[in-house]
Amino acid sequence: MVADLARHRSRLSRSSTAERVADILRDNIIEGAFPPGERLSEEAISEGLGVSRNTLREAFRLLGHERLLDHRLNRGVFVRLPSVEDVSDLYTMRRVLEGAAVRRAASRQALTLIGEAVRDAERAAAQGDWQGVGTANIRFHQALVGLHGSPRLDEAMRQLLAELRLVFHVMDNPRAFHEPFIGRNRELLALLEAGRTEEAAACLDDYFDEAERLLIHAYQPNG
Amino acid sequence: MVADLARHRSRLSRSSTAERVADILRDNIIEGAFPPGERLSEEAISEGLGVSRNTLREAFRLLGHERLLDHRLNRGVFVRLPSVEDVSDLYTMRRVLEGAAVRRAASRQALTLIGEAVRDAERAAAQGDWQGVGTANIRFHQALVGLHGSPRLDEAMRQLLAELRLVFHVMDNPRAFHEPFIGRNRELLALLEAGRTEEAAACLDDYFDEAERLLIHAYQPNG
DNA sequence: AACGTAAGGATTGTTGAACAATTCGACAAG
DNA sequence: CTTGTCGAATTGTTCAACAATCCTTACGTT
Repeated sequence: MVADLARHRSRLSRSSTAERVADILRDNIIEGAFPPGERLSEEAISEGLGVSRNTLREAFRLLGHERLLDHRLNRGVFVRLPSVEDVSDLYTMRRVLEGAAVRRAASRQALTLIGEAVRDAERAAAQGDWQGVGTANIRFHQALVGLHGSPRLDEAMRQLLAELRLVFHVMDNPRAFHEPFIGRNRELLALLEAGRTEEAAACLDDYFDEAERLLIHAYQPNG
Repeated sequence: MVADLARHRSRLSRSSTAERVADILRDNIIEGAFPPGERLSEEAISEGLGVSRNTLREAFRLLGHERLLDHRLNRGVFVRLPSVEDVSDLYTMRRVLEGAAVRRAASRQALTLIGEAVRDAERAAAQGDWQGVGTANIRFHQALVGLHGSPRLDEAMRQLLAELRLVFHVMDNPRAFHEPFIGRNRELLALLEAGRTEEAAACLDDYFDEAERLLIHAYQPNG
């Protein structure tokens, strides 16, 4: 059928130089290569990537809208350094997006994705790979929001988690923060699979309360 | 005290030409001056506004990220024309953002904002000003999400509603769509003031079911 | 009539250079 | 120690040019 072709349309779209530049910068920011607070020089980066300043500036605009960069007029762009209020607001939003997600009926396919994230996190933890635990944990929560089946909510969650990674990069002890939540993810998965949505929602609320408390306590954006 | 000055910091921030251009274009799109589907010529608009193509392109990027413009490589930017699937997804997101909002304890101040929106809508309806009813209705729902007290959720809702206005501009009969919901807003406000959050949530769910059904039924993006 | 091809004009994508506007640090003066 | 001033460095914006791509039209083939 012709209709099936629509599924491949995404592969068809190429991308402009500005978009590819934005992708590169986004990766670097998320990976922590550009630490929060650092200023990104137009001249240095445009020369380093071999693109013109104009093209680079288009890329900067894109990332500014994702809250990964902070654009200050006549002073340049800086890797965003979230404030404590930002952290608190991020968790407010997580409660809304993820809380509503677990209350939905979960499809078999969506649960599979969530289960894979749980297993990846456990495997990474067994090997002491705390970076890996972090990314698996993020995939877990992204998959939770995926229960909505909504492109816009997925995108909003993606941005939210990218911003949250900035917060983690400011902290020095990722293990202490990720480790306690592996077991809870497993527990949450079991509740979802059993269809006990209200208990899952309660479990998630506890998760957020504890995570936000820990995070805000340990977070010192300027020191 | 010197600390009080921090409150005025927002007034201090100027804006670049690109941002002001984006503001102008956003207003025009939301007001319907640029109808959905229309192509925006770089040459014509840059000349019309007296800015360079590069600056205009920075503005285009900003609006593309807000889903108001559709940027197609080597073909130009078009005012976004939401599909039926988009409409459905917008309502999925509204259910999440607004549904969670009404379940929160509402402050006196937030309820005042909501009440004003209800009264404005009723006043506009009495005068047959259906455009005014539409904007008041939008303010009503923006104020609902305001119950969260979350800058990010406010911003997400702002974008969502801007996109929804695109949908309304495609339809030809705004009265038929806005009129039935004035009374329901008043009812919802009463439930919130009485602190009956679960009933308010149920009322809102009905609202969304009916609105989405009506909208999708009447929405024909290509003709 | 349907399809492939070619040519052309028009529009966007990207670059590089130039200049204005602004910031920031250093240093001198009070 | 505070304040004023200067200048280097950086960003904001424009402009002109060229490359890349798309769209239309026309033409020829089957």
